This record gives sequence, structure tokens and C-alpha cells, in this order.
Amino acid sequence: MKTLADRYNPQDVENRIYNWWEESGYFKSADQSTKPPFSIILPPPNVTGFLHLGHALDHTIQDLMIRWKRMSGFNTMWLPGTDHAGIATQSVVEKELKKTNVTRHALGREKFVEKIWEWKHEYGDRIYGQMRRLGDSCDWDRATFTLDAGVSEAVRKVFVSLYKKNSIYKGLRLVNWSGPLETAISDLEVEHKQIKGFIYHIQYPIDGTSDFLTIATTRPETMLGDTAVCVHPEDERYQSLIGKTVTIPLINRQIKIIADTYVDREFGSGVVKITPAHDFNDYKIGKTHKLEFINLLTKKCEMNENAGPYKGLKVADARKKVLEDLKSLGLLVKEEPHINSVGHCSRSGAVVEPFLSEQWFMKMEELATPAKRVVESGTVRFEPESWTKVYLHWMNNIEDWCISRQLWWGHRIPAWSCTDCEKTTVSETDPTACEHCGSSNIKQDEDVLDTWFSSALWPFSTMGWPNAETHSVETQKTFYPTNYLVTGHDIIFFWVARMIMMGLEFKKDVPFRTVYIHGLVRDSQGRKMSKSLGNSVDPIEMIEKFGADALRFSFLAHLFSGKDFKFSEQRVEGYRNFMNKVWNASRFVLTNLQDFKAPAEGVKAMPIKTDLSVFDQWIISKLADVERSVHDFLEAERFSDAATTLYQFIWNQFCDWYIEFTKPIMTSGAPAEKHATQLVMAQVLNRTIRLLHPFCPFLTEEIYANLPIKGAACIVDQYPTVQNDKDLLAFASKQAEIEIDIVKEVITAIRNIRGENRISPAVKLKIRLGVSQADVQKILNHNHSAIMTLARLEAMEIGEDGNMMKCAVALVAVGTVQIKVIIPLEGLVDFNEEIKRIQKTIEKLEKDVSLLNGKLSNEKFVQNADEDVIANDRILLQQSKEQVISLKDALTRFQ
RNA sequence: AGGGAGUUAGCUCAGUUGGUAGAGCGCCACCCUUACAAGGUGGAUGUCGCAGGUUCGAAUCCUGUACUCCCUACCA
Repeated sequence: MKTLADRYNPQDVENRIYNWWEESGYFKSADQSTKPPFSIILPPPNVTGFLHLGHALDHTIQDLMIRWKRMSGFNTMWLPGTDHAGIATQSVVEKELKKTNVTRHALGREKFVEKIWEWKHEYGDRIYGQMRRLGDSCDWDRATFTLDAGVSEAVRKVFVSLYKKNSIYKGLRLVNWSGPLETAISDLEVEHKQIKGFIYHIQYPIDGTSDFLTIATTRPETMLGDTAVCVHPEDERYQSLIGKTVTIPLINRQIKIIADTYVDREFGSGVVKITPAHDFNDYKIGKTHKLEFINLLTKKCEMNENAGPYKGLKVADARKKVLEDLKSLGLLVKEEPHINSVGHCSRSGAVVEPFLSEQWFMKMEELATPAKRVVESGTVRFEPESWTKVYLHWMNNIEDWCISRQLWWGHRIPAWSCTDCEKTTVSETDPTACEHCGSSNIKQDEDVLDTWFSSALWPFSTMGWPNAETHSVETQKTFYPTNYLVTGHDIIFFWVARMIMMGLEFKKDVPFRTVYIHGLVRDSQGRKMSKSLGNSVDPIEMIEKFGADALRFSFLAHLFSGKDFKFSEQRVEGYRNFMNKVWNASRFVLTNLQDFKAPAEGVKAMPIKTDLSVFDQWIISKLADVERSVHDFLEAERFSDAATTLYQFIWNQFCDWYIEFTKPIMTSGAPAEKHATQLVMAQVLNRTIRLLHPFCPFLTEEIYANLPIKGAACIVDQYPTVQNDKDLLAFASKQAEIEIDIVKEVITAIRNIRGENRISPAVKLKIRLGVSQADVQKILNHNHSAIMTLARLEAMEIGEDGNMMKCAVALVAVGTVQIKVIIPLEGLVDFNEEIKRIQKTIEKLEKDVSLLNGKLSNEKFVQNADEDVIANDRILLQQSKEQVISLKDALTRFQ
């Protein structure tokens, strides 16, 4: 057995361990197995992206579940993948091209797509490398890219199938348009920002009169596309004008005055200009009133020929020019400051323009109905549950999904239009002729599908659907539906909802049972992490600085049901310290096991219970508690409770007390006693390391390799539970727990007196423990040497109170046991500190006494409260009263 | 505007059947005690947002209210 370094150094360990796991095939899953299946599909990150803290959090949770289930005997399958991320990736490559002064249009579609593939091949595996740094135990053999042949096949099949049942259609509609990207984007890709602007009041001359109608608008340039002005039908001011016409200034086009209840009489002038081709509300009015739709924009969002003299101007410039021209005509009567929310493209940041164009849509209502039902019935469960409402609310107000994008990177829409009969052919395989007229003059649609279209199929397209090969069928049979989907709440609508719809439609079953929603990672002040704020943190940097385990643990220990996660480097450092603590505790144990031979029978070789030291029995009791709670917490998805339970057990029980208790046994215990403790120590460390493994896999695997009692690898050893660890836990003892509680309290009381009186640790104290109960005396005698060592004593008497002149006194109460700790201070320190300390204690006790007195003398309390509550209070009151008397007595002895 | 979440120690947060408030970090004091100074021991710190109500008893349940954050939708 080699000895461990005196510090845990993650850099020496992580890569080596990871490679070993991977080479050993521990991450692999089997399509067919006698073990129960447990599967998770990883939300695929962008293929050209970097791992950020959000991924790190997301992956840590999934890896915890996978490792825990793997150790619990499941056939675990964690499927990794990457997303082609249409807009994001295309933009990145386009920017790269720009550096060499090449546009994608100059390059041409085919060449440009080739470039992106080159880019993908260069950077596509980068993120997989970063995931390995984090310790992700995915089944890499199953890694999938959203543009892989199999996925493309699934995409086409779904498209064709939905098209055939009229769930996918093409139509001329007003959509959100991103000028810089020259593509439509979905509602979800639009971010609304509050922008300070103005409301402009403009006069439209009423035809046949010299009067004007004043309209208010925030977007004066769109007046060029007005096809009506609208008033409220019951607005007395304007009723007589309904049906008449006004002339749009600047371009002198006549439009009708119409009436619709949509108009709010109170707002502005009560007259609204209607621009059906450039505003979503106006679009609806345009439809109901059968108005003309005049498009003013080009695909780049510049004014087109319909804008007359303003043709060629950008929207913002056109606005300025229009305002100037109106002003010079005297038709701009007022500008009021106004804050309105303006849609911005989440990808390019540009202002989104409502734009009339031919797009493909997916009807959502029909698909949404069953997807609502499975959530309402609990077949799919959200954790935390509060997201259920959010999900259902959205599903109830769902609108058709614009699935076409005017991009080059992505799944090209499998639709061909015929130049002869103008009809559309939609097909899973590339057709050679129009299915309507047989003409060979067909042309494939230029558009690609929204990236989320392929993402929606991810849970089954990654498992080989729709191909009918045996292994695909087996994979789906075993692993679909998956057990968990772990993701942030930002993509519930983009992704989660759509996966549920598609899963139900094409697999006739939900894609996952539980959706575990975690919060988003923010900086320590709760702000969004962003490049512009300069507050983003690179997880790889954190891993290099503190180790992957510390980063993982800092997530897991502070993960609270779906709340946003405030990241702090200081905290990671804290858990780095914990990793080192585990390392050093292991080092202590292993050093003390140098002369220890692990018996082949394992736990069965343990001596009989009564031959184990009380410390050994106690730590096994504590271990039993931990195994029970960790199991329960993990089952309940309370990961932070599980993490902190382990943290506290290791640091506050195992290290602070157990190791300290065993030191005297290791140095001067009898051989049989020492051997028994060695056996327990080895067993408890072994359990601890296994329990900890899913939380901090690298550290634990490295320690595990050095254990005298072990299997092939920690990652595939059994996860300890009270069910499977009965042989060891049979040595737990309630009596030992009581005994150790007393011993700990006595030691703490002595340390407290020492600390408060500033008695140097170098000074060994002589103390007396005043206790009348014979069984308690026995316990204290039994633990004589432990108390002597841990409290740094020279001598200890147990029995009568004796002479208490000039003595520090502390009272220890554990259950019904009462012990008086008496320390003569004469010659050690002056008594002021001790007098203060005792007075402080008395004050607190007297407060307790009056509180308890009040409660217990209240008849209603005695009548209504639970019996054990009352009994407990009675004991407390009695003890507190007695303590006050003893302490006051002690005070008098300082005179 | 509608919906959701939150308000507990200086900071980040726990507190699951109502029974005298907890952790980590930070802070103060002492200590290199042979696993660990990335450590040890001791200590200080809270009218649990505010106001009512139910109850013998409320951080916990109910009502109202203030503030913060998020999401969705937006009146030109």
C-alpha cells in the first residue's frame, strides 16, 4: 500500500482516472440486460460552443443520478449529443468568413455549408473534452449529432407525416423577422426590452374638409404602409367620420376610416393608424376588415419600392426622414416621451420587424391536447411542481409554430415545388418528379427547419427511431421513455413541451417521466452572467484551480429546488477544502492500516459486538443514519440535503470525533482492540467513499484504489444502503450513541471553560466530574482516557463534587443525565473571565426558567400540548432551576 | 396587465406534519496538539419584510400589505 500525498491534488488524478474509467467500459450501457434500465438524454449543447457554468450545473446533477443508479445496480444509459444550433453556428462561421472579406452569398450555399462542416469537425469535440473534465460518465458510444443521418431520417419522417395529416402547412403570415440574419424567428426567440422613445402625434387631412384627424404612433415610418385608420365605433368624437377617407401625408394615398372595438378611446387621440403588414395587432384588424397589406421592407429590413421616396433607407433612418418631412409640412403636432417594449432578436440583438412572408407552420393545438393531459395526470411530473402551472398556462395559449428559417445550416425542408403545376411535393426521399403532374421541373424549398424541430424528436431520434434494425428497436424498448430530463427553466417551451408533444405523437408514449428543472447560474450578486458585464466564469478554469469534484460539490450542496444558483468562487474553494479533508482523513486511516490485513470474509470477520469499542459502535450507528438519510434524500431529489448530510458526517463526526477517539487506541491500544478498530475504520471509510462517489467521483475513485477492502472500481461498486449493508450496521448500538453523547458534551464543556478563560492548550488541567448516578460514573470511567486526551487533562476524578472553592463550573445535561464539570482555577488564571462566563450562563438559564414556568403554569398549555412536549419541558425546567442554584453557589466561592 | 417565486445572522441560504431559530463563508480570541494551517479549539451575531387573525403556542397555517426578482402578454 502506498501512502497518499499530504494534499489532494486533482491535477494528478482527474485525467488518469477518467481515461481509466472510459477504457474500462464503465460508462457503457446494454440494449439488453437483466438489470433494470435507467436512462437520461443529455440536453445537447451547441456543437461549436464552450461548456459554461450552466452546463456544468446541469451535467453535475445528471451525472450524480447516473452514478448513483449505476452503483445501485441499474443498467444506466446517459446519452450525450450536440446540437447543430442553426442560427448560432451559421452566425459564428459567417463572422469568421467576414474576417477574410467573404460573404456567404459570395461563397454560395454549398460551399458555405461545407465551411460550417469544416468548422464542426474542428471544434465539435471540444465540448465533449470539457465534459470529460467535469467527470460526465456518459455512454460515448451513443453520442449523436443533430445532423447525423439517423436524426435526419427521423426529421424527414416526422415532417412528412405531419404534413400529410395537415398539421404542417405553408402560409403567408406576419412573422418576426431578423434583418441581419435575413430569417424568420419564432415568438420564443424574441426578447422584449423596455426602450425609451416617443409617441408622435401626426395629422392626417380628412378628405373633402380642411380638418385633420390626429393619430398617435411610435413608429411614424410605417404610415407609408397604412391601409386604414381606425376609431372606436361608439366614440362620439369620430362617429360621423366612419366610412369617410383621409389622405396619408407625404405619399398622398387615400385610406378609409374604419371602426373597431379594438381601439381604446382613452389612449392617445383615440385614433389608430392601421399598418397590417407591419404590426401584429394591425394584421388581425387587416384580416377582419379585409384591408390591403402593403409590405414596406426588404429582407434586410430596408425600405422597399412601396416606401416611395424613402426607398433604400434603413428603418431608423426612414423614421427620422419621415419626421423631418412631417415637421416641415406642419403635420407633426406633438412628441411625447414614451417607454415601450421593443422586440429584439435573441441571436443578433437587432430590432425584430414584423414581416409578411411565406413560411412553414406547425399547428399546435391538436398536438398540445394530449401533451397537456399527461402533465395534468402526473404521467410527466415537473420538479419543482410549480412549473406545472407555467407549462399548462403556455400550452393553453399556444400559437402555431413557425418552423421554417431562411438559413443554410440545418435540416432542409423536404418539400419540392413544381415549376409547371406549382404544386408541392413533400417526401421522405428526394423525389425526381412532381407527384401531382409528373413533371421533373421540381425545386427543393430553400429553407431549413428551426433547430428546435430536430430537438423535439431527440429522445427517440437518438435511439435509432424510425429505423427498424434490431438494435434500434431494442434500445428504444429498453430505454424509452427515459427516466429524467434535467434542464433549466429557460427552455421549457422551446424544448420540453415540444418533446412531450412529439413523443406522444410518434412513440405513443411520453419521452420522460420526470422533468427536473434547476435554476440558472448567476453571479454572486444574482446578476446574469454575460460577457459584457465581465462576470462570467469559465468552469474549466474552476476545475483547474480547485478540481472538478470541488466544483461539482459546490453545485450539489447548494442546489435548492429550482431556484437560481448564485455562483461564488469562494464557495468552490470551501468545498476544495472539504475534498482535502476527505483526502486527509483517508490518509490517516490508511496510515493506521499499514500493518492491517483485510480479512477475506470482510465484515463477517468482525469480532462480536461487545468486543468492539464504544467508539466503533457509535460511528457505525452514525453511518447507519447517514446511509438511511442519503438514500431517502436522493430518492426525493433533495440532492443538497444528501450532500450536506455526507459533509457533516465526514467532517463533524468522523474527523472531529471518531478519528480523535481512535488515536489513543492506534498508538497504545491492546492488539485485539487495535485490530477491531482497524477493521471498523477500514469498513466505515470504504462505505463513506462509496456514498460520496456520485458527488465527487475523482477523489473517491483515487482513494478507493488505495483501500485495503475494495472491489474492481468504486464507480461500479455497490451504493451502500441500510438494506444491503446489514452485516456491518448490525454492530450499531443505541447505548453507544448515548454514551458518546455524554462524553462529547463533557469534553466540549471543558474546552469551553478553557477557551473562555483563555487557558493555553499547553496547560494540562486537573478536573473533577461531579455525578451521583452510578451508571453515569461507570460510563465516564469507561471513557476515562478519551476524555483525558481530547480535553487535554492531567488528572480527572469522578464522583463527589468535593471542594468547589475557586472552581470553574459547567453543567452538562444529556437527557436525564446531569454532570457537574469542576475545574480548580487557583493559580491558573484570575477569576474575572470565569465569573463573567458563569453570570452569562445564569442569565440565559433564568430566561429559560421564566419561559418554561410561564408555559407550564398555563392551564391551557398543559391541557392541549402533547404529553412528551410537556414532559420534556418539565425536565428542562427542573434541570435549569438546579443549574441556576449550582452556578450561583459556584459564584459565591470566588469571594 | 396576468402568472410564478422570494423576503430568516454581515453574505449565500437551510428550516417537510406548528413546540424556546440552524449551516457554510466572513468576523473575534487562542493554538504549528504527530491526517489535514486548504487545519484545530472556543466565542459573538437574528423583534425570521410589515400588520392583523387562528392557536395554549406561529419563521412555519390564514388574510391583508410593502419591497425584490422572473416569466408571459402588451394600447397605437
